[in-house]
Amino acid sequence: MEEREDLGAMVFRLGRQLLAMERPILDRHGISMWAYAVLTALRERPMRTQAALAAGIGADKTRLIPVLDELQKRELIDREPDPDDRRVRLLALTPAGRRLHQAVQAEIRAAEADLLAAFPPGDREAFVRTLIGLTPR
Amino acid sequence: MEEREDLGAMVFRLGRQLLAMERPILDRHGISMWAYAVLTALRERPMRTQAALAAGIGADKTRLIPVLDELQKRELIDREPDPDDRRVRLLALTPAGRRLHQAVQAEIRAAEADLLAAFPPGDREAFVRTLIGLTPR
DNA sequence: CTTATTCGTAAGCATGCGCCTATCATGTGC
DNA sequence: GCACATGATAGGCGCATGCTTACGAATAAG
Repeated sequence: MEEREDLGAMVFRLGRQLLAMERPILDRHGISMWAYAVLTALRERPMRTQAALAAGIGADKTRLIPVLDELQKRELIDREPDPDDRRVRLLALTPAGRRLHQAVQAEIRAAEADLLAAFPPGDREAFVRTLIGLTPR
Repeated sequence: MEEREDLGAMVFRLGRQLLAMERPILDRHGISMWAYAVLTALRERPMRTQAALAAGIGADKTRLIPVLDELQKRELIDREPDPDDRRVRLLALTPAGRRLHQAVQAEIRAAEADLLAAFPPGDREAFVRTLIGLTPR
């Protein structure tokens, strides 16, 4: 077999690289990583409870609140009490939130494509396919 | 194109999974992640300065010191002043350090192989190959 | 010889995060 | 109605980390 590092070491380093790559994009749009994660989760589908959202993006439930406050203040999300169960806050993207997420994600995807451009298409596809398989939701 | 998450999201989740996978192994050997990173770096080659080592594993120079203290106390590394430049401490694995690293790494590699076992060999190889290419040292 | 630089070490500070508890409002089951 | 569970929120605690400063020892440069 090849002489290589542990997967963990490489994955962590790649994570740091991707973070460094994404941060300027997020900064340019004045949005934090957590906020972007929230927009991403809500784009796939609106969520009934904040706890479910927190679990879905692997964040602490209490730490999410200021993020939601900020997103709501900027009118990127709607957060309204559920008429059927007024304990819960229904969360959904506003049109502006959807637009912002779309713009940020497009830039991130372009940067990702740049990163992967050096590899043969077959390897790229196998890489992404395996990554998807390794990270079930 | 497939509907997929951003690479960053998947890579970070995978990193967390790998961390959770490795922690019991490291705990069983009474060693921290940073200490394991140090042993790994020193196994590849001894290092002349602690600053170089810190940079090599992406750690803060000052934060490395207690880790080295601990490793030295357990006689897993040698840390002796360089006779040619007595400012620097020459770092190298002891035989016990080498043995410990080998044992831990073997367990980690086995766990990694388990993780990847579900994927076709071609995908596995392309995944690792691309990962190596994406994380140059 | 004097000054500047490098290396290792120690200490402090701010940040971000996970975790745990408490509180309040609301719903559900008995 | 009453006890219990659930959701959102706030606050505090502890830990790991990154970043900065300071200092002593040793070396390099002028």
